[in-house]
Amino acid sequence: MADRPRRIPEATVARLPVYLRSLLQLAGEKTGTISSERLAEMAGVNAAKVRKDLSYLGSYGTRGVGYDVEYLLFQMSRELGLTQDWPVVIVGIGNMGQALANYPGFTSRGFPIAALVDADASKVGHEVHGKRVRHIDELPDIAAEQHIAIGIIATPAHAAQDVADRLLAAGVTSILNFAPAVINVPATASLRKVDLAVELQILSFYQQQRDNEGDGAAAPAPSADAAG
Amino acid sequence: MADRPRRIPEATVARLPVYLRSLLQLAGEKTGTISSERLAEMAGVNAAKVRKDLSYLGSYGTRGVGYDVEYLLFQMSRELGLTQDWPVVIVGIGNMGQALANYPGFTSRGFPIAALVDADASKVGHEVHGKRVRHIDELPDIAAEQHIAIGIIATPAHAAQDVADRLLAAGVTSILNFAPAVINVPATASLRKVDLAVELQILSFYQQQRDNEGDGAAAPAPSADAAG
DNA sequence: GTCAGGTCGTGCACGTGTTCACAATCAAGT
DNA sequence: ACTTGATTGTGAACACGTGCACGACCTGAC
Ligand SMILES: NC(=O)c1ccc[n+]([C@@H]2O[C@H](COP(=O)([O-])OP(=O)(O)OC[C@H]3O[C@@H](n4cnc5c(N)ncnc54)[C@H](O)[C@@H]3O)[C@@H](O)[C@H]2O)c1
Ligand SMILES: NC(=O)c1ccc[n+]([C@@H]2O[C@H](COP(=O)([O-])OP(=O)(O)OC[C@H]3O[C@@H](n4cnc5c(N)ncnc54)[C@H](O)[C@@H]3O)[C@@H](O)[C@H]2O)c1
Repeated sequence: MADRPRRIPEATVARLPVYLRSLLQLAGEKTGTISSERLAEMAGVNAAKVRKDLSYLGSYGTRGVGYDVEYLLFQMSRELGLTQDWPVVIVGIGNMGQALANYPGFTSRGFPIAALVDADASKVGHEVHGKRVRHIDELPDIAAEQHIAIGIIATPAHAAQDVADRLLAAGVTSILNFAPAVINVPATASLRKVDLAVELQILSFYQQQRDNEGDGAAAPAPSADAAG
Repeated sequence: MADRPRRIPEATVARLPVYLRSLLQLAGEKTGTISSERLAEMAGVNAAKVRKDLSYLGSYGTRGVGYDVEYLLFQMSRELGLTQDWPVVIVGIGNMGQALANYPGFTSRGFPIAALVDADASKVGHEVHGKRVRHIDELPDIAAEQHIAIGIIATPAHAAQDVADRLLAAGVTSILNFAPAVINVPATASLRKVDLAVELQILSFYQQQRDNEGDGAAAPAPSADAAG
């Protein structure tokens, strides 16, 4: 109720979902309270960071005891906007788009796959995971009818910017891009990307460093962070 | 030849593949030289950052002119370890694992899919994209024979840590994890993760902030960075 | 009521990453 | 040779993120 002066750092926002996953697991195990130390271990970060991150949500812990799992779960869900469902549209129903459409994990976490669209006439009309593929030209209607705010781009790279523009024009202001292409969106929209080739290249960089060890100092470990 | 005192920052390493992709495009367009300004635009970053990032590779630019595309391409490929192929093993040939196995983009970028393994006896023996699925118990032999240094985990979350341990035991020291689970690896290995549910939750956080605009100050834009 | 043990919340110092600004340098034209 | 215009490479300031250390506070035992 009382408005604290909160502006959650981006790095913290990126970690909240990881804490959330840990908390869901704890809730399933009927754990009542959890210490920052143990939560840190589950999330793969350090305890001070957990406490600082959680402090941005509010003072929900109890000194000497820890955090109430259920209560923290509720507050975190609320903060992340997970008290409501966020219908998602997948654009580009090829190899990757179909795999995503078939994945039940999105729906179960509050991101139901509301629509599938493609530009290829031979794909339109087909059913994938019980959903009919519709033409991308129908995007404005689909987005409006189903209140879609999030779009996933799974088209070839050369189509990605055009698809992004169409999504934005249809009122979709959160975009997750799978295509290996840089796309531009206005500051009023959010964009995140998943580029597997980039990930592999980062791995190969450090792998090569390790292979060439002995040339001088030891190579540092990258230890997954950026890739969340 | 001359060894400069280089230790490339992690943030820079994560951007090099993006520059590389831009350079490949330019090379295809027969562009001779490129300025940091234009490369920055293509990569979606700021020009000063491009220059600083490239300076870690060496002084490969020419003042008043820019960077020679071919030469920079070569130097960057060498730095990222892309002058050789890096055979990859995919563990968990389900929905996602099959989509990855069918993707030609990995092989074309120097990451040939060398092996597919699964624990499910009913999947072993089947062919996916012309490759026979083998049992995960064979990992040590497979990794050694095919000189595999990179593994992709596409199993359910509960199996991820065990699979990671098996990969490490088989000598695979670079891991890309798709499963929504925190896994631990020794400092002598590299780990990167791709967690789509986390990405969607980050998007929903900022989406909610925008939806609730007017409660106070305007929400900041996340602008894809962490997710690369 | 007091003490002991435990854990949170956070100030502070440190390290990393980003951006600005500008001298250094190059090519080309005259 | 000199000037002009362009662009790099980098020092320095700044912003952001991390981790330590410790006071504040809670619970339970006696
Ligand atoms: N499949 C993978 O494992 C994988 C891995 C890494 C990256 N990617 C990337 O993900 C994207 C999709 O990969 P894929 O394997 O599914 O490709 P795909 O070729 O199998 O599917 C692409 C789909 O996009 C559709 N499409 C093309 N242009 C379109 C447009 N303008 N509007 C709407 N739809 C359009 C096509 O009809 C097709 O159905 C690609 O950019 C690829 O590089 C895929
Ligand atoms: N499919 C998607 O679009 C998607 C999206 C986001 C995240 N993910 C994640 O990626 C992972 C794979 O997803 P999926 O849809 O392919 O799941 P899936 O159930 O279709 O496939 C999992 C495969 O892993 C195999 N497996 C199970 N335990 C194993 C073990 N110990 N060793 C080797 N193989 C084992 C199974 O036999 C199965 O073939 C999951 O963790 C999932 O949460 C998938």
